[in-house]
Amino acid sequence: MSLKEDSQDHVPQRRRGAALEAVLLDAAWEELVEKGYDRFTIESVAERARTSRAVVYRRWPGKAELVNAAAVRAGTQQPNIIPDTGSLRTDMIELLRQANRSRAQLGVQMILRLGGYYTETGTGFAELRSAILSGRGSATRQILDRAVTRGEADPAKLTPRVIGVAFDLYRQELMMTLKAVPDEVAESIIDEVFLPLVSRR
Amino acid sequence: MSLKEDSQDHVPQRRRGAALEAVLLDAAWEELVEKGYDRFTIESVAERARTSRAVVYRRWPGKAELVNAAAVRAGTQQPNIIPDTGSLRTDMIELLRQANRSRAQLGVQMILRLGGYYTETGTGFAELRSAILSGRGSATRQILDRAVTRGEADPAKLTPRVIGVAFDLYRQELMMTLKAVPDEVAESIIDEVFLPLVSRR
DNA sequence: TCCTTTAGGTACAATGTGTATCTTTAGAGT
DNA sequence: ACTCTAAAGATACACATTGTACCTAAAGGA
Repeated sequence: MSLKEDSQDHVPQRRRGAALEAVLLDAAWEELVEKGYDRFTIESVAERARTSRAVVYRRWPGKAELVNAAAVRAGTQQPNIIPDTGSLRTDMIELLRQANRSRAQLGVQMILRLGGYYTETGTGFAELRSAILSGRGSATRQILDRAVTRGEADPAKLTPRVIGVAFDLYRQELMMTLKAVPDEVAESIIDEVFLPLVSRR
Repeated sequence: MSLKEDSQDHVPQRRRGAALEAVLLDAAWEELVEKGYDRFTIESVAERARTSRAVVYRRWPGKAELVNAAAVRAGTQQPNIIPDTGSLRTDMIELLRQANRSRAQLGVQMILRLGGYYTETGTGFAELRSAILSGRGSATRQILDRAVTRGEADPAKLTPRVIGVAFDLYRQELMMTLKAVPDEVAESIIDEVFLPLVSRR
């Protein structure tokens, strides 16, 4: 065992393929969170990942695509646990709280810092939203299904618009304030809008 | 009257003060609309206004402030006419349509293209929203007041959250799709969410 | 008519972009 | 163990944009 590894058990000094790509995307996401889309540069991403810009350009054509890839990766990391408290009200409030904790930051990043990106490419948020928040709609669905079984919710009232209204308003609040949505606001969304629209009677 | 103006009634060749500032802000807004915040450059603004960058930098410290100034100017230009059709439903739908026509583009610009700006400065959208959409909330209020008089709306149900719900959802739709909100969507917001929440009975 | 302000022009260093080229290494196949 | 190829990492380049500085020339009030 020499300090200079001249034997055959040499540790790779150079990252490759998927491992390198993951490092790049993580670096990109961190840069995005720290600097925002505007001050986000390919150069600083490469530097953070301790490599050169060429490596980045080999994978993504430019800033926009790299940011998108990083956002998608960051957004599809953590799973989602659907609350089941036995009450529609507390389930929904808990779901919003959860979104607040786990994805508020992400949502803010996505929505705010990517404005430039979407105007460049002409893509809508909806696309990315569905990628990131997939399972969110179905979470509300599952909660509502149980509420219907318990007789709390009226299945006839559950149109797509009504089902989505809680998260639409939550998202709107998030985008407008750029801060985690306070519990009182979440409760007002559920109590004043969501529950009146879905409740039986 | 010679072609070369050598007499004392000489037309100013050089714009100054407020006039020049207006030209600069208009040029900035046009650039913003055409290119988006990312490809928006001080250089192209100066060029469009047929002046030099120095003139721009003399007034605004940088891109963010110029964009903000241009957006505020563009946003505070046109007034708003409150529909009065005799029906709460058609009033509200007409109000959304109006917003669609007159400010959809503006809203999209504001909200999307300024993402970079707000993350830079830490300001929230709410501030700018209230500047631009001031009178919008009161428009809904006025429409609702008349609806209460007609017995269409229940005054007891009119919490701030409920009053704002139509425009919150409208704005959400606008931000998600980056397109003018289709009539069907506006109608679904009014019919499936707004009216059920405010209607008497 | 003078005088102060400021528009407009130009030059600058600094920074980021995207491309190209080169050397070096990882790791699969023989 | 040896070879070969794909890819990493390191420059170097031309180009665009930024923000500053400095100069001149016009505007318009005193």
